[in-house]
Amino acid sequence: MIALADANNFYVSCERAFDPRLEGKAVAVLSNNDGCVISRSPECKAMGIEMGTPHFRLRGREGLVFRSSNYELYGDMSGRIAAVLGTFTPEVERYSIDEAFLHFGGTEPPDGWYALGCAVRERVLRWTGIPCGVGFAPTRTLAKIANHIAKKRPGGVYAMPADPRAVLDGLPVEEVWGVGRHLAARLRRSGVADALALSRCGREFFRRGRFAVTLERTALELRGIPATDADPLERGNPKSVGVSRMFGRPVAGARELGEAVASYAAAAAGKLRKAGMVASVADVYVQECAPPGRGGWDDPGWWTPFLSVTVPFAAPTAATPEILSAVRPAAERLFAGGKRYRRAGVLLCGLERAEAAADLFRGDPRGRPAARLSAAVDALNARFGRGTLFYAAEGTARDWKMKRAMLSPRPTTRWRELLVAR
DNA sequence: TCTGGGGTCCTAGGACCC
DNA sequence: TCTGGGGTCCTAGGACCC
Repeated sequence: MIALADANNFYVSCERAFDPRLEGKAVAVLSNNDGCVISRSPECKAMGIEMGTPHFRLRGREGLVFRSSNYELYGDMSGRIAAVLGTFTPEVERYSIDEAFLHFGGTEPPDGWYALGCAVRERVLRWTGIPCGVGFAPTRTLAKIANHIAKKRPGGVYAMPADPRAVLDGLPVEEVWGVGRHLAARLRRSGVADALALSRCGREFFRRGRFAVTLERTALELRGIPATDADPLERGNPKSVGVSRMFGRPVAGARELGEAVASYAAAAAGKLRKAGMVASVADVYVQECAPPGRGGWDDPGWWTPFLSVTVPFAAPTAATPEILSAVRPAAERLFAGGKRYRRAGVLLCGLERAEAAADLFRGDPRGRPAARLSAAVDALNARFGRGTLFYAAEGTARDWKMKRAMLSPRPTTRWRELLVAR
């Protein structure tokens, strides 16, 4: 049996956990750069504010409180929730920042699945302050559906019946995990409108309609037959790791662009080390601003292409100095004077486990001087706080950084921002 | 009507997830 | 004025191998 525990409007719930004044208010958390709404409290939803609404369109709206996204806080809270879930089963599969699959054996506990779900919900709420919904089913796809139902129930818990057909009957096909807007439209044209109809489709149907095999797996899962694997990130084997950001304002200088690329490369390298992996190639990319007068969301000509350069490393590495020296010339090559840039990013690819990357001539990549330097910087930053030491190539002014005007404190990860009780 | 069969690797594009 | 970031998987097509 699989349970999906999914936090309710997670980012807003994190903000509320440390600022009770937000309770009962319409709260919206904004995307990076304070661009658009990405998490809404129930009160905010009730005001008819849609996911993705640009912030500037809501400015001055009565009774609405905004927060910039505070990923340091959300990431830490996510880890704490996972730890609580781990008290129920050793097999916790973190699927995203706000949800996790819990794997239980086949034997139903004496009090039943529903009671177990209530216990999970209660403990997560009491120990972290975050409310969540819990749905039980034999497959991930069905557990997703069970979780949606759970969130609509007062108790916040739902266990899928052994025969799920009555539940799937009439459930719009786009609400099934893995069926997006496009697939749903194609399925509907083929006469498949709800989850029950999809569950009844066999291999022949998918072949004939030229659907991908992933959809066939989804159909199996709807029938209660497990056909999905754990997420690769969860397995600790990502295929690529990247960092990209929109700038807080247009960037037109080579120095600034270089600094931004360097700091994203350093951040990506840090992720790589944390995963115990090394990369062999980097993709460095930038995106120009739209021409003056263009660029609205509704303007079909707003989009500008990404320009990228791929740089191979001399040897697989996760050491920031080695990655920086490969990536900086790439940023210089991409830069063209007179252009304005809105975004840059670094994607590290060709990943393998660090221990597997040792070779006869160079030995373990983690033994090289640059790698040992990186490890020392990581250790100091872990002890004294992120950003205590950084590379000069990342720049010191960094006024191209994203806007986060309504950022809350980070009480769980910064001593100086610890909550004060009066 | 019909033109061998079986592979690998790479890239680009599309779709999906949160 | 102002619209996020980070991933995965699948498919098709081309180049190449024997």
